[in-house]
Amino acid sequence: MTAMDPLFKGSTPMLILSVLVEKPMHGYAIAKEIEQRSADFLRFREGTLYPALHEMERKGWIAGRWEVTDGGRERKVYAITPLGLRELERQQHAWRRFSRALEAVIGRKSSEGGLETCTT
Amino acid sequence: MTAMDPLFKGSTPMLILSVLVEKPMHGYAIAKEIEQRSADFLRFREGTLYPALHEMERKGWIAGRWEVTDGGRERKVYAITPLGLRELERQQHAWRRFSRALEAVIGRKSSEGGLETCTT
DNA sequence: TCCGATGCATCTATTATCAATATATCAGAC
DNA sequence: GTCTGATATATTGATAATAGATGCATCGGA
Repeated sequence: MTAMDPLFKGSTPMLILSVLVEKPMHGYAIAKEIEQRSADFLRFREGTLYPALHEMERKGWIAGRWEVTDGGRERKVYAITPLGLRELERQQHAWRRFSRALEAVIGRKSSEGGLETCTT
Repeated sequence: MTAMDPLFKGSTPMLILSVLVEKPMHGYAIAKEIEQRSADFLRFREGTLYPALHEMERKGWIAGRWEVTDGGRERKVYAITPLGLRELERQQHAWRRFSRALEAVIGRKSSEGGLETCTT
């Protein structure tokens, strides 16, 4: 995650699940995919990514399996589970709800004050 | 903050600044205002609110002043500072940027997969 | 051989809440 | 006067989620 703000905390699992729902991927590729989709805005550190993957596996949201690439390299590919799919939906819904609520607070000031947001 | 998700962490200062930009308020009223605006979705615990206010005061984003109400009751009223105003703008901008990036990741799955989000 | 890319892992420090708790005082009901 | 609820503030320890720092391994190309 971009070292910008505490605002961004907590979204790691949802992001990971979001890319895994399309197809199974190994850790490094997950990070790359998210990075690419967000135009390099969202980035993981290893210290965040791998513990998160392990935790999600422990929770049963994803399942990991070691594979060997053509080049003979090993990597662990993760796939989303039905439980993970449900969790993703829950988090998406929560996110949308939260986002709306937040906008209701910060957005209302915008519509009333006007000055600051004109410069935003 | 509603005890829902780690997704919601980190937005406390921005929310507080958002209400203070309209007019000075004491702690309890700030919490009430945010709660009301978000239709009871966003709520603070005292353990979060007051340390956050103190920290923001220490950072110079807000300034507090003890007042006495008509009923003779004391309370500490906080007002946003110019520095706080700038910080609010920064955080709003960061939030909007982050929000867009997040949607780019989770939203893209939605538009492609279709099934899950149809039920969202 | 060396370097960069790919790929994974782990640990500590930091940060931001959550939970739990406590104190104080006003206002209204009994 | 007493009790209860609302108002108002404060603090502390536990917990969770990163950020930073580091390390290991291996393939591919120069």
